[in-house]
Amino acid sequence: MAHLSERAFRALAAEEKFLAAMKRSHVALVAGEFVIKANARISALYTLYEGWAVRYQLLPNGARQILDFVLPGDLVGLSSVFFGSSRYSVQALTPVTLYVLDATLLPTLLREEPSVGWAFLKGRIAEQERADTRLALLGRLGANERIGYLLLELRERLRARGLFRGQSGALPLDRALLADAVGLSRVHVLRAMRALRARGLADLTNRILTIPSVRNLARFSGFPLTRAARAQAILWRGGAE
Amino acid sequence: MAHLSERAFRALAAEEKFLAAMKRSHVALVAGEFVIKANARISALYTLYEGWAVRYQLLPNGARQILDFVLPGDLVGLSSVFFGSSRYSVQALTPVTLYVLDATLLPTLLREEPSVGWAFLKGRIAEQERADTRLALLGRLGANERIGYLLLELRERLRARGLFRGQSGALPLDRALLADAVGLSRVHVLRAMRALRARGLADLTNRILTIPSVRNLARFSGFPLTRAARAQAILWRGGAE
DNA sequence: CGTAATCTTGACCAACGTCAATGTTCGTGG
DNA sequence: CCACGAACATTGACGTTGGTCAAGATTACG
Repeated sequence: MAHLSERAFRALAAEEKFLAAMKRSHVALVAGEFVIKANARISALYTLYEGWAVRYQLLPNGARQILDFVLPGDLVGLSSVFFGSSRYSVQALTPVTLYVLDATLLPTLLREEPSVGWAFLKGRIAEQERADTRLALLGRLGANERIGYLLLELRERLRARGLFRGQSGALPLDRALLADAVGLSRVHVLRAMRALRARGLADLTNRILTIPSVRNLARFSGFPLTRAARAQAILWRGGAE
Repeated sequence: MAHLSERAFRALAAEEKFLAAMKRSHVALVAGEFVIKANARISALYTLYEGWAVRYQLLPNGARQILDFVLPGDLVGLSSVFFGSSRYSVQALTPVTLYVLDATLLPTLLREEPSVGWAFLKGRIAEQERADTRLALLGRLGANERIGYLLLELRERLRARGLFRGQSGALPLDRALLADAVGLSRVHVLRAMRALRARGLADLTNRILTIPSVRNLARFSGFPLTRAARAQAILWRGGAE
């Protein structure tokens, strides 16, 4: 069976059609505000236009697990559209701008523009690949590798969006966030980052990430980069501004 | 914004339409055979009709991470359809029967039957919720809780398919599989199961799982059951046999 | 009925977590 | 521009969880 390229649809146009049909307005939030609250009975759909957000869950024991970092171009809230509420919260990490979409139009749009459904599905699959990788990371790799890979993946996702060039770039993340993302304690994140710095693999000081050699860090982390990390963000800056 | 029920489409019929349009043939595999090999340049789409399979990744360091257990009704191989190959392998755990689907028909089907796209998307979202939960489990919960929740989730998924009734049921899983699923060593899985048995929460002996009280185990595991675990499998036994 | 997996247990060890003390950064108001 | 306090970062000492190793018991299978 042949690989189905997206030429099967005129997919290049999918994002614009999507945004043109569904975009309702803008919202701006300051750092710390919620985009989505876990278990709230509202269904809302957004595209992150600018800034950083985190998607996370609070466990009954008080711990927090970061499920993903939300970057410009990412779609937020699909699960609340399908299920009426969301298992996770999404919170702004920096000042953030969002496109507010009208989810009630989704069924109509899918009917009239199958290419949008295709693009959505592909986006979900890519995200699942990243989830698979994170799972393997937490299940089977040590602290240094976890941090190393996380930094690598973030770098790639930022690069794909033109938000990271060369060896260094800004990451608005503190230790607690990194710890809750990779399943370590804050203190141990420190130790891991010290180890990476000592080996010249990665350095994160004053919110500036430096990775001298992607190749070296990738080899060390014991993981090939997922194509999903590299995949172009859909729906980003597809709308007129 | 209101919760969009699937009545927006006549979604009940989606599975039948899907299978009727795409089903090509059957395959039967014995335990241990591959359904999908990681990184093979083939794109294949299946529905598991009968038996158990695992979806997993082998890491460069030799470790294995189980990404998911594949149960009857689950769709396998979508990512190879979109990307031409798969990051993971899928291997039969028991003798298995699969429906072989013709993925090249997917674009057409999505165009002509938008309800199928909707159902697909919803299925992906549900699976992502389960992935989120597993991530939180590995990142933030201890050994006993991980095993406890895994058993609970399997029980629920089996029940939704009519493959588990009452307090006990068969699980064709060995220690190594459980260990690689929850990120523990084989030996420590033992210790966790002993702890669960000692508390009367769960027992897995001779491939028979017994959970006296779902409520107690759920409380202990520190996790509410995901609705996704309970969600009815789509595409199962929707085709004439 | 015998051989090879797999399961189970105990002893020991390494990785990671916790706690507490000290340094550093950053935002705020004077 | 400086002083202050509140987060946040960093370090070391120590505790706990889970990993490793090795041996014996049990089960599966030819």
